[in-house]
Formats: sequence, structure tokens, C-alpha cells
Amino acid sequence: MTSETHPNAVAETAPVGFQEHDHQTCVKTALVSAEGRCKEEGLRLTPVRRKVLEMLLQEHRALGAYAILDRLRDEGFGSQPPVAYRALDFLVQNGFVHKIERLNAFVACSHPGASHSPAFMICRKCDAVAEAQSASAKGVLGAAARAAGFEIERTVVEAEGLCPDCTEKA
Amino acid sequence: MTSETHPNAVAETAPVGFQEHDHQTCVKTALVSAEGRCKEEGLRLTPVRRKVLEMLLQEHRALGAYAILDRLRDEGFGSQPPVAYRALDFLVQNGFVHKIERLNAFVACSHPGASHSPAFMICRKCDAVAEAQSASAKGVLGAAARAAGFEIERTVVEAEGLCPDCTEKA
DNA sequence: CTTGTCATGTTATTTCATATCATGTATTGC
DNA sequence: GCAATACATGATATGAAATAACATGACAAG
Ligand SMILES: [Zn+2]
Ligand SMILES: [Zn+2]
Ligand SMILES: [Zn+2]
Ligand SMILES: [Zn+2]
Repeated sequence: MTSETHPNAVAETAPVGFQEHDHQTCVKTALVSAEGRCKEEGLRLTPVRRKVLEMLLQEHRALGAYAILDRLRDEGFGSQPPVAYRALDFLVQNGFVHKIERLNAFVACSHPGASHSPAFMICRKCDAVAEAQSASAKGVLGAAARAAGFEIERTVVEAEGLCPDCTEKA
Repeated sequence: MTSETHPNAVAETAPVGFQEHDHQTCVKTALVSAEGRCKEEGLRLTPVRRKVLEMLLQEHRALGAYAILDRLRDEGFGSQPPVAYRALDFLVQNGFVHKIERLNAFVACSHPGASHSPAFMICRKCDAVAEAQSASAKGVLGAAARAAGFEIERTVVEAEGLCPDCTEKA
């Protein structure tokens, strides 16, 4: 709602997926922040849910539901698909995690808190995923939608290509 | 390459999915045009492939691979998954059909011929799908990608919501 | 304590997609 | 024409993603 039509809106929040950073701190603060928000809003960040979020934060890339499930099993949680899918549903529903449709996989949100419609850059070689703000829903596509009388509720914006690292190596 | 940065690029080609039109003619001309392009480019629009394209043009909405397969069986073609997937691969590869990632389903291209990165509006109620030009890859997301050093090769842009018809009824 | 709500466990099934190998059918070069 | 080749299809099996349905458990409100 803030800077939707501004063409440089996206520059305000650089993607973090491809950048060096203190990852342990990054994970830790994201978890703490998630706990805080859940407390505030009366959401229940149960052990499974917390574990799944932690895994996704730790990985910093997209994981399939069954990869998550494997890790859950290793940690002593349930090992049937619904266990993973239910935790993921909760996390997606509440904006802690996004689903990458192109990969049928899930990634932790990089801009938690604020409600946003994310856009992703997906490296086809190393599976790294970076999240940016899309804004395209309100902008370009939004114009087409209004013209057609279509009411947008949610958008999927995913770019596939090569990340900086993989581009260099090639 | 023509109008990538122009914010109204999308307005040039209105979506056809939600509009009344002479559907039989629409299907027929699209098929003829596809045949023409295949001849030109030495592509082989075999019976299965042609049939699948015809089905998708006829439906004018997204169909899953197995729905397509059912219809193929009814028409006397093979009935195993690879039959449908191979035909779809060919059609997608050559731009006659697009995959809707959100639905794991396929839809005939509405702007065939020109190479383009499509954007879709998907009605969550009636499954209607309209195709518009995205341009967002080169525009908004493109800026973020360049900033991050990410090289975009392909984009998925899909908006989910309510089509005009379904909005009216609600 | 009991009732209602939400979360989890568990089994089974459905839906989507691909690997692999065998067979057929067009072109192309000879 | 005929063999060689490439491409397309048929057919079997399997893998991967997602959900349906029902049972059990935790916990808080009344
Ligand atoms: Zn996000
Ligand atoms: Zn990469
Ligand atoms: Zn198209
Ligand atoms: Zn509709």
C-alpha cells in the first residue's frame, strides 16, 4: 500500500538470498521475531511448526514437503505427509513461509511481518531463491486486470534463471 | 523487445479469456495458424499434438494432463501419461500452449506466434484463464534482478482472483 | 469434569510427472 | 528402392506431490 506504483519500489528491499550474511544471527532473529508475532496475534507456533520454520530459515532455499518431512522424521516428529503439509499450511497462511509454485517447494519469507505480495528469483542450477517485492500486481498486471474486470486476490511472480554465483562459474 | 519498459505495454493486448467471441472461428483460425507455423518451421504437428492443441483451444481454460489424457483415450489415442505429457511438452516448447504452475495445468496460448512472456489471470471459482502480456519481467522485477546480479531466463506471472462473471454473481 | 477447539497421529488414496525400453514411422543419403 | 537415421509413440513401471478421512491427544472455557 505504500509505494505500489513507484517503479523503483522494489529497490527499497534488496533480495537477501544471494548475499553473504551472518546466517546464524539471521536465523535466530527471524525465529525470535516469528515467536513474538505469534504471541501478539494469538497464533500457536508449536514444536513442529517452529521446527519447520527453523529448517527453512536455516536452508535459505526452497525445500520440498517431503524433504522437510524427512528432516522431521530425523528429529523425532511424525513422518507422514500431513504432518509436513499441515505445518507448512500454517506457516504459509500466516506469512512466515511462501510456496514456490514453479518448484512445488517452500521457502522462508525474507520480509516477514509486513503483508506483501512477494516475487522470487529462482536459480535453476543451485536452487537458490531470493525474495523481492513484486508490486506488479498493483502495477502492470493490475492495469490489465482492471481493464478485464478481473479482481486480483493473490499473485504468483517467479523468475527463473541464473544467480550471480552460477553466472560467474559459467 | 518492443515495448518492455513502457508501463502500459500490457494494454496493447487485451485478454480474451473473459470475453464473448465467436469461439468456433477462434479455435479454427488458431489451429490453422498453428499448422502454418509448424510447416514454416519444420515442426511436426502430429495427430496427437494437434488433437491436444484443439482440445485446449476448444476448452479455453486450463486442463490437467490427466483430463487431457482421458479425452485422448476417448478419441482412440494412447491412454498412458507419457502420451499426454509428450504432446504437451512439444506444444509448450513451441509456444502453442502454456503451463499454469499454480494449477499444474495447461492452457492454449492466446497470443501465438510472437515470442512473449505471458501473464495469467486465473479465476479461482470457475477456472477460467485469461492471458495478458506480462512485461513485468523486464520492468519491475527486471530492476531487482539486475541489482542482485540475477539473470532472468523465464518468468511465471499468475494472478489468482475472481473473473468478471463470478464477481457479478457474488 | 465435561465440552469444545485446535493440533497431531495414522492409514489410505488421489493426482501429477517421469524413467525406461520396445516399437513404429517418417525423412535422408546412398 | 533400401538401409540408416532421427523422431514419434506405445506400454510398463515407478516416483513425487498432495489430500481425504478418521482417530487420538492437549488444553482451555464453562
Ligand atoms: Zn515474504
Ligand atoms: Zn545458482
Ligand atoms: Zn501465450
Ligand atoms: Zn470465474
